[in-house]
Amino acid sequence: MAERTASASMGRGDTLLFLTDDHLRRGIEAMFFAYRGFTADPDRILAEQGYGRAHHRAVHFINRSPGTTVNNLLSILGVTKQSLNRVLRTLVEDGLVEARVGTRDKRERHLFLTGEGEVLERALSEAQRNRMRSAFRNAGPDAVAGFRAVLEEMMDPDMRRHYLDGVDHNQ
Amino acid sequence: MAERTASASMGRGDTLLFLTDDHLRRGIEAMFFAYRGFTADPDRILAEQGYGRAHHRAVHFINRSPGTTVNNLLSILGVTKQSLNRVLRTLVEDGLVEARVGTRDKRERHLFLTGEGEVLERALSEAQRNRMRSAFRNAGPDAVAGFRAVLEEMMDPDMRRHYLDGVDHNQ
DNA sequence: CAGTTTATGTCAGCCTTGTTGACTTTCCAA
DNA sequence: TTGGAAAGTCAACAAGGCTGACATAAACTG
Repeated sequence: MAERTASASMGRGDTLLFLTDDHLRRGIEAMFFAYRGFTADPDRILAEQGYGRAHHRAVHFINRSPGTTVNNLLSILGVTKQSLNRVLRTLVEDGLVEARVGTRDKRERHLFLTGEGEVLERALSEAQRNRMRSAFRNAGPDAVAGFRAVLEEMMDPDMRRHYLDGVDHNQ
Repeated sequence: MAERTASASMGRGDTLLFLTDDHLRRGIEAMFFAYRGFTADPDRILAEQGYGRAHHRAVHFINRSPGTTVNNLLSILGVTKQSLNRVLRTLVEDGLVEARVGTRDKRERHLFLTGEGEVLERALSEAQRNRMRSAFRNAGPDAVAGFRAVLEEMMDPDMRRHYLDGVDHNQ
């Protein structure tokens, strides 16, 4: 109520109008509904093959950083090694992921997608990119910049570091 | 590579630079990492009380639309009635939610938060709003508009309808 | 009024994916 | 050479999805 009055009066609090509880609730629901859409297409592909979201996440980050170690993947995904191990075991058994013993440190396993793994990764990421591309195109470049700015601010500092690690510094 | 060349050359394809696969992958990871942050604070509160995210979702939408029916909640949450029922049953047993038999249609149950339910809702939504507020404030109003535009475009049409239903038309 | 549809609840069983705890093997590094 | 880190494994458990079958009451329909 107070916020709406401020809105009508166009007082100096006006610049903070986007911080009212109502706007925040809208943002919360936007996250909830959008995340459902975000995962819907990959979920369908995964279900066909008897996999779940946990497999998708592993495959995604192994593809992004080929040769990453189990420990690194653990810190990115934020699950226990037992949880991740169960997923990795099925992926290795099914021939989608290869776990090579480290040369420098033989305790470490370096993870790579096999050809078959890359096929699944492409199917999953293409489905997800198609939706993201359509959303980006319809919203426009300025909206996309805002989208990324807000999401980045919403991350926990540790996760934000992992996110920024993924930046392509090669340009 | 081709995109980066285009970027440097500032050619006419420049306006679509935000649609490259690399930008889309960044958007995908932003969603993943941000959603983790988005749920982290409520998850801690819920764990303390022996509840999970499913309870949070039910409590949130009952609070948003007091008197909503089970069927309506089902279509918003997109789960089976068995899943939702398990959650609602515990919430009713614990005295956080009241299910009143409908007056017009006695088959329906209209759901309301009790005083105790409102206490939990406020704790959860305050934690989530605090993070959202901080993210919004740091990113600024234009970024917030873009954030919402992209998320809205990412929703499935059905979910988008539910999202828009939540708009406050009372201003 | 009889029959059908709708809204809800419930039981049983299954799966994925998260958890904790305990234990072993390997092997690097001080 | 010994301590500790990295990785893997086994067991047990819980939340929260799912399907299928069935029950009940109420509303609707012909």
